[in-house]
Amino acid sequence: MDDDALRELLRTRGMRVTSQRLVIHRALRERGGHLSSEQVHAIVSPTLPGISQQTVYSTLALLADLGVARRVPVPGGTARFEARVDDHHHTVCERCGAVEDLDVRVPVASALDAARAAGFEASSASLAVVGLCSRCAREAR
Amino acid sequence: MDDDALRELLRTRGMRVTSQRLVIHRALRERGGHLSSEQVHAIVSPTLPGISQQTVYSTLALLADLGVARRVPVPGGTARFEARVDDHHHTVCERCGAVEDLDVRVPVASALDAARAAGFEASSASLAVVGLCSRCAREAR
DNA sequence: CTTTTTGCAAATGATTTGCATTAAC
DNA sequence: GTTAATGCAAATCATTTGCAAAAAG
Repeated sequence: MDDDALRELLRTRGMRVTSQRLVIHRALRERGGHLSSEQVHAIVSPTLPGISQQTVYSTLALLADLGVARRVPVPGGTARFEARVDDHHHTVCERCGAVEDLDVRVPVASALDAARAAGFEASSASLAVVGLCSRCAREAR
Repeated sequence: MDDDALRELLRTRGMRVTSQRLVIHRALRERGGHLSSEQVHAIVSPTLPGISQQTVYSTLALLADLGVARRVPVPGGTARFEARVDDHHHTVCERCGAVEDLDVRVPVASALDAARAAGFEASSASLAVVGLCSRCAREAR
């Protein structure tokens, strides 16, 4: 998903191509990881002087809606976004809030089946491994 | 985990046995489900007139710390607590926020191993199935 | 030109913090 | 009596909302 693909996608949906949308998505792609709205704002501000925090909020929500970004599915804390939209899971440090990718295959089919059997229209299933990151585990002693 | 067991646990830790702690834990147990701090406050208020919302917050955090309650590990939204501390997972409606238990066995060992291999001190792993609850799925059309 | 998107400002909602009072021990 | 826990009030933080100005098509 590069700039041109996003332009195209926006046009297809009848939405406008704005520099804010392009730059914010590029920031997610290039910076990688799991960024808060505030971090995204800090990253794009040099490129887009005067961009408002609210525009960052709504643009991140829009990109997630379009399926070209994801709200990181981890418990609690402030919202975080990632450019990765493929199947993967996460570790979450319950002390410092750090989130890391976990590239393992977890068989979630039975969980999806059970949810659907209960009338739930499941769109995704993701695992959050909660605990202490190595840094915090060290400091906790 | 009944009242007496909680009394005992609090004493063991050198913490004080207060009616707020007992009543809030009983509310989680008896009411079941996944309660917000505000809901807990509403439920215990008749029994404990004048209890403050802050006491509810800190007591829920304390009960979670003691391991006799859990902050429900689902993405986003306001914090929710449950008395169930056994192994289970959840569905989360991305429209109305409803959370339901999902009693399926999900093999999370490989994910825990991968996390630990990365130096992460994992304490639990839980799956969140995200999508639309049956009610919201119906209304969405 | 028309309509969407942005930026600004104010509002909201959940949660945290500081401190005096109250209740356990 | 001592010390921890509670209740009250104020503060903080992320996020949402309403609306006029700016920009895309």
